[in-house]
Amino acid sequence: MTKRGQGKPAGLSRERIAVAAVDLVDRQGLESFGVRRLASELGVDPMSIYNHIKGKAALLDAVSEAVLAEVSATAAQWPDDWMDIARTMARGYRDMAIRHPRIFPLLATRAQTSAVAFEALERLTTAMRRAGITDQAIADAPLVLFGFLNGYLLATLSTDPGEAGGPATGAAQPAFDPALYPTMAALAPLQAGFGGEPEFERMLATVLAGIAEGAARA
Amino acid sequence: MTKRGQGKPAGLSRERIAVAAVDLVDRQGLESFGVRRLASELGVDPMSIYNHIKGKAALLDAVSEAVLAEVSATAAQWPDDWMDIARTMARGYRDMAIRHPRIFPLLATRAQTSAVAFEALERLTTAMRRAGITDQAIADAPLVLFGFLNGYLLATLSTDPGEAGGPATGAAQPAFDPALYPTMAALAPLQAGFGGEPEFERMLATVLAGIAEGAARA
DNA sequence: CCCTACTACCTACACCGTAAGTATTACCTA
DNA sequence: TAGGTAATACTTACGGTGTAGGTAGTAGGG
Repeated sequence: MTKRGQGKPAGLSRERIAVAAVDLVDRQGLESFGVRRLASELGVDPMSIYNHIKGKAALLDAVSEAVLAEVSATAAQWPDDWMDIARTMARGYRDMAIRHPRIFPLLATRAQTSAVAFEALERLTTAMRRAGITDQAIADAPLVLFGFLNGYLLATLSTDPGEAGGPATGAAQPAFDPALYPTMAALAPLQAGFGGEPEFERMLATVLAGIAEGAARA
Repeated sequence: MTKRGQGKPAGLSRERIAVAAVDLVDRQGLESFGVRRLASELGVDPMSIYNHIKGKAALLDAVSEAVLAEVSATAAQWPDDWMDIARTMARGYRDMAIRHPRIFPLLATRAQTSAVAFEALERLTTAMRRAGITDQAIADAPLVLFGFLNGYLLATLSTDPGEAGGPATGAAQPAFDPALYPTMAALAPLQAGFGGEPEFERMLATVLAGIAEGAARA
C-alpha cells in the first residue's frame, strides 16, 4: 500500500523552491524556518528538496539571492548622476527590506556575491568615475553606502512587530529615563519617526554628503 | 549508583555562564553553539543552565551584553569634543568586533537596550549638544554612526577565516571579472586593504564628515 | 531540629538537518 | 517499439537540538 507516486516529477525546481521559501520566511520568520517546514508547505518529502538545493545554507543563499534580485527588477531605469543612482539604489534596497523584514538579516549578514549585486556596484562606480571622482573615494563608496544601509535597516527593522503596525512606521523605541539619560530623553521627540521615510532620507543624505565630501577632500 | 552530587551548588551563576558562552562562541562559532555544548563545557547538566538563564535567546542576550560591556571597559577616559568621542567609540567598537568576530553578528542583529549602550549614546549626544549642533542632527547621529559601524563591520568580518590569517587583515574578496565588471576590476587594487585599519579610518572620517555637514546644513 | 527555598539533575518529547539507499518515472537510443 | 540510462522523488534512520516537567539533594533561618 505504500510507494504511491514515487519517481514521478512533482514539478520541483530551484526557483519554485526559492519562491516558496521566501514566502514561508516572510510569514513565519527565520527562527522556525527549516527544510521540513518548507517541504510540507510544498506538499513534498523533505529530502526531495535536496535534489535541487544542497543543504540549508544553500537554501538560505537562494532566498537572499531571490529578494536581492527584486531590487534591480523594480528599478525601471537608472539615472546618470552617481548621487541619483545611489539614491535610487538605496530606496529600492530599503523598499525590499520593508517588504521582507524577516529575510533582510540574511542579506546583511551574508556576503553578497551574486551577479545582481556585482552589476549594481559596477553601475555605481562607473557613474562615479564619469564624474571624475578620486579612485580611492570610488572604491570606498560601496562599502560606506551599503554598510550604512545594512546597519541602519537592520536596526530599524529588527524590532519584529509580529503582525501589528503598518510597514516601517516607527517601531517604538524603549523610552529613556530622563533621570539617567537626560539628553537622550530630551531628544526622544525628534526620534519619533524611527524607521520612517523622512528619517531615512535625512540619514541617506548625510551619508551621501560624507561620500561627496570625501571625494572632494582627496 | 546514580544521584551523585545532586543539589550541591556547582558554582553556577549568570555571569559565569555568560563568560563561558562568550569563550565557546569565540572558539566554535555561532552555528554549533547550543545549551548542551555550553553545559558540557561547564561540566554541568544542560538543564542547570535554565536555573540562571531563561532560554537560548536570553543566553545570546547575555553573550552580546557581555562583549558590548567590553567596549566601555577598555576606554580609559573620554575626550570632550564630540568627534573625538565618536572616533574613540568607533575604534573601541571595532576592536571589540575584531576580538569577537563570530559574536558580532549578534550585536548587529539584536536591538541593544543595555545600560552600557544607553550610556554611550548619552555621552555622545550630550557632547554634541555642548557643541551647539541642531537637535535633529544630534538625534540622527547615533543611528547613522552605529548603523554604518554595524553594517561595515558585518561586511568585513563576515568572511569567516576559520583559523587562518591575522586579525582583520583583508579578508580576500571574490575578484571581479574584468570583462563583466571593468570598473570594479580596475578599482580592485584600491580595495586591497579590505577590513584593514586605514580603510576603516577613511570610512569613519567619511561618515563623520557627513554628520558634521548635516549639522551645518540644518 | 525541622522546614523551606533553592540549586542541580534526570527523563522525556517533539523537532531538526541530512547521509544512505530504494523505487519509480521520463527520455534517449537502436 | 523495446531497452537502457539518468534523473527525480521517496523512505528510513541517526545523531543532534531546545526545553517542559518532575525529582533529589543541600543550605540557611526559625
